[in-house]
Amino acid sequence: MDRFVSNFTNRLDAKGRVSIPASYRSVLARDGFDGLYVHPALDAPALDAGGNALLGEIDRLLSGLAPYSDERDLFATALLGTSDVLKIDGEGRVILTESFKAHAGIGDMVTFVGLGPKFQIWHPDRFNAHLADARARVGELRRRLGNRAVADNGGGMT
Amino acid sequence: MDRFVSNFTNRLDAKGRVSIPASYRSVLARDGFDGLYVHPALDAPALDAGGNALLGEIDRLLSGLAPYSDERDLFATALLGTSDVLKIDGEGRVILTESFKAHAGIGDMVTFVGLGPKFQIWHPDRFNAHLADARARVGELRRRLGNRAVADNGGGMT
DNA sequence: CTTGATTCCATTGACGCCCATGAAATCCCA
DNA sequence: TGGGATTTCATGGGCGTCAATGGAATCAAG
Repeated sequence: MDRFVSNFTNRLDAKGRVSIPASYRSVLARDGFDGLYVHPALDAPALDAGGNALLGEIDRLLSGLAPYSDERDLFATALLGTSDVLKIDGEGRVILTESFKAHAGIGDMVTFVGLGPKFQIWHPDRFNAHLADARARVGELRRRLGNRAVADNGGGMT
Repeated sequence: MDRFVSNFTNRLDAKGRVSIPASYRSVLARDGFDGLYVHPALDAPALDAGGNALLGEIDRLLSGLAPYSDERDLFATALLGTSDVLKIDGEGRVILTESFKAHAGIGDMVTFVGLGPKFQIWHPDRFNAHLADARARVGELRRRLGNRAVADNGGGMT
């Protein structure tokens, strides 16, 4: 598997360390990035994290915007300027900075959520709310699209 | 045969393991995916499962959405974030996660239902209810469409 | 010397992997 | 064609390994 999937909830210890899920670590290892690239999510109280694949997406996004344009500087600021590369210790753990924890409202538990080329880090409760919302909106979109574009049958059998 | 058909009801053992029906396993083997890709069904108390064929549908859907767009993160959250790749042991069994079991209301028996490129996993009773409902609706649809668009499966299973 | 951080080691519980059993389907040969 | 032999499957259990977590030890400074 070469992308982040599934979700995991882990505990921060007294020193603020938290284990990156093993399956994510193996994706990162394949990706080849040393450390963990993290930035605040653009429109959610969460963090986006990943490796080279994520950096590649950011590059593609920025290169599609006109140099010196306002949009480009804004995105660059949000995606690059507030990011950080976290060290991963021998046991596969990272320490989130205070500003990251503040942005995501993180206490002593976090939920990792795989989104393909990147994953997000949430406060568990906030993620549950976000997930319920995402499901509702996806369901609504499916209905509006007449059950076709979105994977899967409308309950019909065979 | 290169698709999932028929239905089977198997028991979970004390460790929560359940055998994937042998005929499904051979489909998965041909598909080439290592493990079993699973996510909660979007509009039913059931699980969608499969291999590359299923994953491909999701990829096609997501690749049509711009990286860092709102919809993409939403769909990725609902589809990838709640999915999991279950390991298949030497005997062809998987262990369902707690959240999967909760979503489908699964206890110690499950029903596998082949739907072509994917299959579903149900609580046996819920599946029977779903089946009765599906039959009724198919019958109604046939009547309304004058027996044409809904090409005649007599509702027969197996 | 004290405080904070980083590396190393220990624990525990879950999971992966291996082998065993019984029942049912298939095969095979008289 | 019938019935025994063989294979396939679903299921059960034991055990080693690994992951998540916690704490100790080492290091870096102020």
